[in-house]
Amino acid sequence: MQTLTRNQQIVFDIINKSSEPLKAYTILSNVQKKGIKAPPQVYRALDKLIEMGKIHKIESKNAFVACQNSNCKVSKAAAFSICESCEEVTEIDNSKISKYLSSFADKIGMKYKKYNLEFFGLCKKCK
Amino acid sequence: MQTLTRNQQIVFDIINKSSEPLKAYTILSNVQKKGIKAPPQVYRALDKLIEMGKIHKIESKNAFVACQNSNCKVSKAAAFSICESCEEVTEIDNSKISKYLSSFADKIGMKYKKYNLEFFGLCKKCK
DNA sequence: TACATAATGTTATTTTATAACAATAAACTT
DNA sequence: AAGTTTATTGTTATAAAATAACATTATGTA
Ligand SMILES: [Zn+2]
Ligand SMILES: [Zn+2]
Ligand SMILES: [Zn+2]
Ligand SMILES: [Zn+2]
Repeated sequence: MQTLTRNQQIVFDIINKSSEPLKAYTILSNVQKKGIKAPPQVYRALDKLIEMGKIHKIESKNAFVACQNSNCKVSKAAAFSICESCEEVTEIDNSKISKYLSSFADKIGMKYKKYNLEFFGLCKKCK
Repeated sequence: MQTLTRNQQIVFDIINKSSEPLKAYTILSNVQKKGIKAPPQVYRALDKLIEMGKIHKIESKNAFVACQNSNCKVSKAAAFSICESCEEVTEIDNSKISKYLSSFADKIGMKYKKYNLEFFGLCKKCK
């Protein structure tokens, strides 16, 4: 369990508290009072947090969420459902999907490292 | 089979000829001789082509590829393998994955519309 | 033709991300 | 502890990706 540096902790905290995916510049404007003043400081922290598996990037939204699973300690795989109505993003417990997809990768001859899966549609509430 | 407008055809042709995913501004610089001069013209064509299912966006790369499957005429689902060594991107024939994932979406109570799946690792050649 | 709709052209701006380099801080080595 | 290396931080400037806003032209259709 790697310990976070100052900036990493600040950035992680704000993502972790948020109920929705946060964009890099939203994060920036929310941490300026804490002394983080420029984009590279945010992006560096984000990069490291992703490496550690503490957060994930939602590629289709250029936004970042805290990992909601205990089992993706290293960011090998992530799967999200994204509601197109309320914009809610939920990380899917991905152990089953992971198994299925890594066996699939085998089949097509690929040496699998990680994947990113984004589901779009309507969530329980909105459908 | 929808017919393409002038700009859509120009943009599609260059993506379709390419052996690798193309970025919007790469496309732009390659079609300026054909009279497409500004980013919005490219992005509009890209948007429509995506709607039609003729191309897909590789979200993790901000790049665009022609659809390699005959069966995703409407861009409901797309799955790609991306080699981290040679950067090769291949669209996976996704009928099986589609079936699996849409049943999974059912299970978590989501009204599924589409998904985007990106596999990272090493391709046959590079592994 | 007259009207509506879709596509295009154009300029400017916004949003997202990184390059490059200087300054500190933390971690090792002797 | 002093010296050396490595990681992290700070800062300025810039690059890359995408869109807003509005004017113009083409296309369909009543
Ligand atoms: Zn996770
Ligand atoms: Zn919803
Ligand atoms: Zn396709
Ligand atoms: Zn390869």
